[in-house]
Amino acid sequence: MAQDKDADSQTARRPRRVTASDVAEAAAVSRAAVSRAFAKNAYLDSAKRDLILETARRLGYRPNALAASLHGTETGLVGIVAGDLGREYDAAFVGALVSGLNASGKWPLVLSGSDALTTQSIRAVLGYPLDALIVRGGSVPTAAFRDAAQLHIPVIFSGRVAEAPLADCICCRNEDGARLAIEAMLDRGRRSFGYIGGPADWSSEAERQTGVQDALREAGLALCAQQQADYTFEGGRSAARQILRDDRIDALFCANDAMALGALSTAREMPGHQVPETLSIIGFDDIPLAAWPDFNLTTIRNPIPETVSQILRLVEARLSDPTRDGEVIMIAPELVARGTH
Amino acid sequence: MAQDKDADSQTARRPRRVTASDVAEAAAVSRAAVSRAFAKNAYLDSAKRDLILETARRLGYRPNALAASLHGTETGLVGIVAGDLGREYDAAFVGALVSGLNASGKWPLVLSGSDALTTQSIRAVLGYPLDALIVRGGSVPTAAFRDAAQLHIPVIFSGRVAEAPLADCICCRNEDGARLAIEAMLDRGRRSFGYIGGPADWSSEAERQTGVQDALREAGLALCAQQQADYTFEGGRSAARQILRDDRIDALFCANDAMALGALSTAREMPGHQVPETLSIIGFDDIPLAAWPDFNLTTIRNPIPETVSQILRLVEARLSDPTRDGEVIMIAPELVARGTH
DNA sequence: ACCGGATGTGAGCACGTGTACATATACGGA
DNA sequence: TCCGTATATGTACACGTGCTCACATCCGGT
Repeated sequence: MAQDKDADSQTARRPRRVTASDVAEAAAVSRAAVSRAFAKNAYLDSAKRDLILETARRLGYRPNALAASLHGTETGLVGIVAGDLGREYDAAFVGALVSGLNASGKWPLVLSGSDALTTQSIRAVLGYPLDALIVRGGSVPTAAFRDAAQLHIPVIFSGRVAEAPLADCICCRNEDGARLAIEAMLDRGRRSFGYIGGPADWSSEAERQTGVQDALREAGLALCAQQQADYTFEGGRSAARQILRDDRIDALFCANDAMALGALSTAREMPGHQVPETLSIIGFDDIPLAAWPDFNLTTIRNPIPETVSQILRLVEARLSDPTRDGEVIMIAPELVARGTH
Repeated sequence: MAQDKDADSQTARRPRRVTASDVAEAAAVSRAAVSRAFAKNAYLDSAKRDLILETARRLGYRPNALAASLHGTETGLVGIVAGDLGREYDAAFVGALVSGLNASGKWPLVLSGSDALTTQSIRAVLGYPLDALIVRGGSVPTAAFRDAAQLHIPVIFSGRVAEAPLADCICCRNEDGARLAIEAMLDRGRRSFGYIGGPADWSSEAERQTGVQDALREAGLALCAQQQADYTFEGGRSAARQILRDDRIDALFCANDAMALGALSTAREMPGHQVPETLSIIGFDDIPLAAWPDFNLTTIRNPIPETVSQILRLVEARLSDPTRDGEVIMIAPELVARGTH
């Protein structure tokens, strides 16, 4: 009866996980033998190993990966700062990245939400000894990742070039991509260009805008209209409503596909414009939606499979040699010519 | 020179993370004092605490969350079996869930990819002492989660009712939802119904189909045509191409929005059908895309915010009382009347 | 002067695991 | 018989942290 007090007063604690000691006791072997039964290259009588594995199965024992990683070995945990999974490109990107990590035995701790929440989450999650921290694009200030360096957690930026010597970076050549889009429109004889950009605090925004302006300047032109939106469909829709009020506009480049689809949606409602007869619209990223026949959007591909496999390579490289300098990998964008230009 | 061998032969090990002992030594205090400096309710001279916190900041020390959780306290790690983030509904759902977990200080280990990969990943990730495992819908066999019970890791199924007494389940009333759709179409005077379902191994599929057939039977009708697709836009497109070959079809219900959008896309290409004049199309889920003016899809809302907040509640409840019986929570779907019915 | 409580402090254990170390046995060859 | 090597096994330590326990100090009130 004395024990009842302990059992009840604690509002019913969660039952303890079965440990190697429990298995050792149940199988009447030493705890070290249990450990060896699960190790690859350890001397252990095969009959004893079978007994231990069977006992472990019966009790439901699994070596605790956390305790095992205390010795300084890799934890298998990787952080991903995922941006906003409500955005189509981010969702597709993170999906591919998560699958890739899973396939190579890494377990991603995903952070998502507002920048403020994410910044706070990053601080908290750095309390775990992560093998790496992968940052997807975005607007979270680079300063938020400074702590990671002190903790010897390698940081891999994707869609942003920052702190080059300290961290690895992998990024699409945004300038080239924007230039491809402008040139494709110039080839169609377009002369009056509009541009819908993303939020100014996004690292890619400045580069895409530079690409636009350089390409136009070289053609002896300049932007006729420009709007800043929020990378969403709805944002693209209202921005385009402003720009397309001017019927002379015959080319509209958008800094991502979601906004381009919004612009396309708006253009279809405006009798003064016909896509692609009198108006070209080109987006950026090549999200799956862009290929839907209802949109058939011409866009600049920001290739996910290639980027993800480079990230996986960088994670491995960093883990096998932590002293190497940060690498900067630039990915070449590519024009995907469809029906809107 | 003797030390050089160690340093070089190991192909440059990753530098050790700064520990409480390191801080203690640097600040000339005991290790216990460092621990106390980071604890809430501990007696510690405030000047000494300041010194320790400052030293910790300088050295880049953060308490190791893994080591701290060894004592059997909660780890803060939660598994999410995410399905396929390429699917719009899953992406939106997981995004909301991840944000919610982050906001309450939980860190989701996300698993995604093919069913085979996910099944394998689940086994591996159960090596970590997770606080909970959240399973989003899908086709991963329930058997894959049996180990979790043995490990005392609570499982929360969303979009599937399974092992009711052992695990918590939260699911939309799929039958009711399908019924709402059929009734809305009947109200429009539709009489010839087609149905595009999802893969048979999805738990929700049978329920939605049952709802369809019951509602039709009560109206003295039966399905005129039926196709099984894969929950994707493209799958919906080709399935609709089969069904709509018959011009008499005047109502098409699809088991999710992606397929409904595909069907809508097909219908627009077929001169024999006009949506909504001669053909109603209704989807299921209410993904953000459905509200885009280009589609304006009538659908059945499978509410994400409500579902996610219930999941968060269940996680907390389970953690504070691990002995409670599994709960089954049914969410009421709702007709979102837009322009396609 | 004395005492009880509040505050401050360090030693040391426990958490669960992998493995270095020491020791023991078996075996084959000289 | 002896020795070197491969196999087998238990003891004990290390990993980094939180917390208990025992002890020291201080302060206000009787």
